[in-house]
Amino acid sequence: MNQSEGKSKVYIEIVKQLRVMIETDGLKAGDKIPSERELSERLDAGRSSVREALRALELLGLIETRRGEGTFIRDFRENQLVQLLSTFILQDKRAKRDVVETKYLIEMDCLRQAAAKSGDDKLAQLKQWTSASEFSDDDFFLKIADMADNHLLFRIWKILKDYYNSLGINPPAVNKAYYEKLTDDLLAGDIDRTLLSYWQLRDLSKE
Amino acid sequence: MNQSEGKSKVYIEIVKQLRVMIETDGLKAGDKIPSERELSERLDAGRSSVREALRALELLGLIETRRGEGTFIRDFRENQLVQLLSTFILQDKRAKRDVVETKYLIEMDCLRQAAAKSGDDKLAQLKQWTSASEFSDDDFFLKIADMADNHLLFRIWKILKDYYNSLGINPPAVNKAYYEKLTDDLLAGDIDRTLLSYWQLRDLSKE
DNA sequence: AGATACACGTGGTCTGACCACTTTCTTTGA
DNA sequence: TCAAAGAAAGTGGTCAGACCACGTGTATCT
Repeated sequence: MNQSEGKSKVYIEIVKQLRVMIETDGLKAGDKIPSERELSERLDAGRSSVREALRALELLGLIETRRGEGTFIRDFRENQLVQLLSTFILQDKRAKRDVVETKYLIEMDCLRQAAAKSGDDKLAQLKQWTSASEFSDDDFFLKIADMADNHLLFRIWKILKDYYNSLGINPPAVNKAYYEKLTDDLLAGDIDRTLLSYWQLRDLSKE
Repeated sequence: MNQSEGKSKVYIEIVKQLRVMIETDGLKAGDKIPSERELSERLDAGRSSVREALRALELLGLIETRRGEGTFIRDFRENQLVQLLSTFILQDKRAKRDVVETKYLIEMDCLRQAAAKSGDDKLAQLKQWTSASEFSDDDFFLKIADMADNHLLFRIWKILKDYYNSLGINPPAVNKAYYEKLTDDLLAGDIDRTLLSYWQLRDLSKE
């Protein structure tokens, strides 16, 4: 494979062809792609060029290569985009001011989604867990974010949570009553009351 | 450089050290980093390993290498990465669903924030612009996101917009009446009606 | 049947060769 | 002396090859 005609570097072409292969062969998370040596033959490129392409995709979190085993597709939803973007966005000084507000907005979105999508059995489990367990605020909203059934929203929340925690804001002591009331409102299917309970929870948590 | 003690692959270590170098040396867009051969010496690694790290960073859009010249820092632009990733993500229906849903949730958050924070003069300007201009859906919500006065939320929306746009969903023809109604509801300070209008706008947009 | 050893396949890293291009330096000619 | 041309050096681009570390599968031994 040479480059005299086209402008693209070999590794870029390989990335493109891997993408097509994934699509054509219907490869899903956990599936194995051909070995480096086989790809080298198939794509008429040097093994080093194949590796360059694979390393690039690996850094993006789209694949995972394990010595002795091979190279596997990862769940594309776990890609590193959100992580990478947060690196740049959160370096922006202005962003820090907005972290708290945005975290709260996302949490409320998660509550709305959880209310809309979760069955009563899931909410009953949450209620039981809330009563029976010692938990942190983060533990609680991790469950809510999970119940929102939107992986992207879940990851955004996680990034915001981690960053919020890195700001050194003291974690509030958990007053269980607020979380239990919130859960009750969720169970009752009353989203407005749920959001009101959230505000009350946060007003308290802030002091 | 060998790997017998640590778990990280060499290229990952090189990526990390490049990151430190960029930061320590205060390198900015356009600045040149040391040659592959020099990095190879400095970091005590093979040139191939250096190249693997560089290719990975290049695919992320963080650097640009030009034959005969060298490797240069680039301004990070999210849309390049989003576009690349979306070609993979497109293959995952759940990921597509998450993107669409999250964009809508963020837009509603922007509406809520715009309603809470914007003065009547700003909203009046929006009303006037909506009447007087030809605009796209993205144009409209760019303004809304701006009026939310939360830079982080704004950036999140922009990235989601790029993501959404690379899904290949046909941009709907703008039916101005819906945007004008939405603006009226904002002006009236009725957030529930505003959100209802948003839902109506999106329901139509989906056909 | 279970444990062990061996062979093979896969990835991991490095070296080296050579090419294409760019930049810098040196030589030549006006 | 200055400008242009050519050569040398530097940079990235690609490939081949060597050899090691690990994982998996098969064969053999207890």
